[in-house]
Amino acid sequence: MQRPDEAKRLAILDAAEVHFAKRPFHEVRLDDIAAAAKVGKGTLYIYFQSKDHLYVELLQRGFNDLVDRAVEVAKTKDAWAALEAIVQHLAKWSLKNPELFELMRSGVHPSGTTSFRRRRRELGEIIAEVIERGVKAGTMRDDSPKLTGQYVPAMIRAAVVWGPRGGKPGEVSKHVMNLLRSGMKGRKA
Amino acid sequence: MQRPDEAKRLAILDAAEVHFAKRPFHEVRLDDIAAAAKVGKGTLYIYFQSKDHLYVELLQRGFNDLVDRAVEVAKTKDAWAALEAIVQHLAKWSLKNPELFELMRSGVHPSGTTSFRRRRRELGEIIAEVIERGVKAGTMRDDSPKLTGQYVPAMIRAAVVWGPRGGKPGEVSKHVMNLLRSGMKGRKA
Amino acid sequence: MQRPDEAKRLAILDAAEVHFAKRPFHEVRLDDIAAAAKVGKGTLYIYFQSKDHLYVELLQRGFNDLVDRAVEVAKTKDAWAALEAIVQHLAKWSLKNPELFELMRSGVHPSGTTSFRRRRRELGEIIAEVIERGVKAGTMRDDSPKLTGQYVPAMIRAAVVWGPRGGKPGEVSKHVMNLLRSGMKGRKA
Amino acid sequence: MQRPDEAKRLAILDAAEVHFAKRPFHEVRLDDIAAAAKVGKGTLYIYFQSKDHLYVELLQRGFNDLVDRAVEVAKTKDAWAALEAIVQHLAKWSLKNPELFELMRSGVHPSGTTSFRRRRRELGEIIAEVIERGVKAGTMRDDSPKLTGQYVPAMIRAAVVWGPRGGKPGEVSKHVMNLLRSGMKGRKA
DNA sequence: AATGAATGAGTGTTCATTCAT
DNA sequence: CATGAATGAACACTCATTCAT
Repeated sequence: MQRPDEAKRLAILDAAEVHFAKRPFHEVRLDDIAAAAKVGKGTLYIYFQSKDHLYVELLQRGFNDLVDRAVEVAKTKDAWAALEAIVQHLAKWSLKNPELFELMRSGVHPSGTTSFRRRRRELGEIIAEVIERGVKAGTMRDDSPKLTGQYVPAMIRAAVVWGPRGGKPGEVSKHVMNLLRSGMKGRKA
Repeated sequence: MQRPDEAKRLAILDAAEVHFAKRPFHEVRLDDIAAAAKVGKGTLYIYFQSKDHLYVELLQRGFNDLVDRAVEVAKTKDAWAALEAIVQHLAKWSLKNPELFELMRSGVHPSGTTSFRRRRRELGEIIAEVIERGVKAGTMRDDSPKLTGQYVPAMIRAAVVWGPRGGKPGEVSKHVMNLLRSGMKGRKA
Repeated sequence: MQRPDEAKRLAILDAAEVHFAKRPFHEVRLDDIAAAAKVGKGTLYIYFQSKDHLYVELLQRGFNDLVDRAVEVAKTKDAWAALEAIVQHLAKWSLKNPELFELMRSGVHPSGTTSFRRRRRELGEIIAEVIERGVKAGTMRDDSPKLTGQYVPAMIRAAVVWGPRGGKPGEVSKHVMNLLRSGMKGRKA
Repeated sequence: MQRPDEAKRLAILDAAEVHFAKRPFHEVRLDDIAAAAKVGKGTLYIYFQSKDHLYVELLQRGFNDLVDRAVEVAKTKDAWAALEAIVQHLAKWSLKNPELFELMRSGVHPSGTTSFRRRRRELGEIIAEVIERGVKAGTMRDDSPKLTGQYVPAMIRAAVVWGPRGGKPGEVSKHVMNLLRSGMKGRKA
């Protein structure tokens, strides 16, 4: 008698991640995922209720990693240090998981992705709180931290998705931080 | 490109826009679009080669408007003025067309969306050129204008998609411009 | 532009009848029905919501014929004449439609066969009323006409399903009527 | 036929009976039967070759009881007494095992139910022989005992399946016997 | 013997696309 | 040009059967 196998579950998720990142949802066939995971098609249904559920869990798995760590990092005392840590974390993570990051487009997803949207919003709020902390401490200035909180992941994402291939996390985060710190105003402006 | 009945063509595109913005590509049925456009299903194939083509034209229609106008606006002499004009244009447009903006997620699209991706990248490049102009003139400071160029649409998008409901274009663009101008560094920092 | 075609609907029902009578529900493939009806598989779904619905309509089509005619025939004034007419009608009909009659087993059907069960019961009740009429007139004697009403179709059915091949409606109905009239008591009994 | 654990075999058959009586063959899942019998799904295959075999054995189990006893009872000397005994036995048995009786619809069964059909026919023949005996003795009159033999189980079945809930075996058998004895001819007829 | 996780052939159903009218 | 009935390839999902433990 075998037990439902957590490793097999992960194998399926990994296989699914590769396929869902390569093609849009409806072009991904469960046959392919099963083949890639080296399990029977029926096995998918032991571990996941449906194609939609598999997809959603995929998003969640990745995002939970990302957000949980962001929460940790946000605890850093100094607001600027905390913000930089978050940005670095985001940059590093997103360059390491470009496929998953690709999935994290906000777009319209199979129904039931609400929890993913919630966590995405949460990520922005974590950053917003850091900024609010900075504002209170007088080290930051921002009359709409909530919006700024949402910009940061979007900027990182833009850099990864649209920026030059082979960007390095260090460069991206440095650049973002520069912008956030002092903007682009030149001497003559 | 002149078609038998340009008005019917537009009716189809409008109907398609509503549906594609509401649900992911594969959950949108041509039956629904045809019904919404009050044409027969076969008629869709008179005006569009396939579901994919219809989708792509939809993206292009919206994006062409957006980008063409951005190109115009970018001609403004002063770089900061040009940037502000672009930001204002983006904010206004995106709040007016949230559905279409929703479609402009980068995500994985039906094959053949390359031209949309090209135009999205182009938008960033237009902004990058403005910034480069500002840097040359000494009114701006940025060691990676290409990245910044990609941030701007992403920031606007984040504000629209994740920000508070009922945001006003004026507020969004003002906030973005503030950030781009001076960052968030406070007095004590 | 073609109109939904009643003839095609009938062709499908006819094809389905042949297959459902030959094999149990779950061994009948819609592919086979479609092929037999010389239509595409998708066409089945234009005329019927599902395999179950197709099956149920099949039952109903046959049974409605049968019961409606029985109602007519039951109107005959004299109770014995009415009963004989019904028995003859049942015998004739069931020998002519053995396949459909086979379907009319009470057994457990795909959900939604209630209306068929209702009509089957109705058939018994029609006969019961005839008998009650005869009892009132004094030409019949029966202390439980409701039960007898149910026996009659069952007897015919038993004759068709279990009786010798090639039975003739005349023989079957005559035999049933004899039994109903005078039973089997012999001279010496 | 001795099996490793006869009690477990019976538990499976009992569980199967409940399910097969409730829903049509193809809607019954072996998972459900296994769960109801409190055995593992694999265990079913230790005791039965396949779903079909399980189903067939179920029919046979019940029918063997029924027919074997009918054979016994048919030995009663006097034909009318024998017939009455059989009818009583059938009525009693069928009211006690309505679920199994439900299964005994003739309908189209999974292939391999021939042996059940044989026994069903046999039951009719036993009755036919009794009648033939009565005819020879002059106590009965019937020009087609074979048919009548098939009617009897059908009548009982109709009474059970279509008759009023909570019928009593005594009433049903009495009524059937009355009909068989003297028919329904009234004084005035 | 007993189990239940794993399998994959099989099938109902969908829906983009075609085409007769 | 317009239509919507017809099509059938494609695919998610099921479930009887197997087999490692």
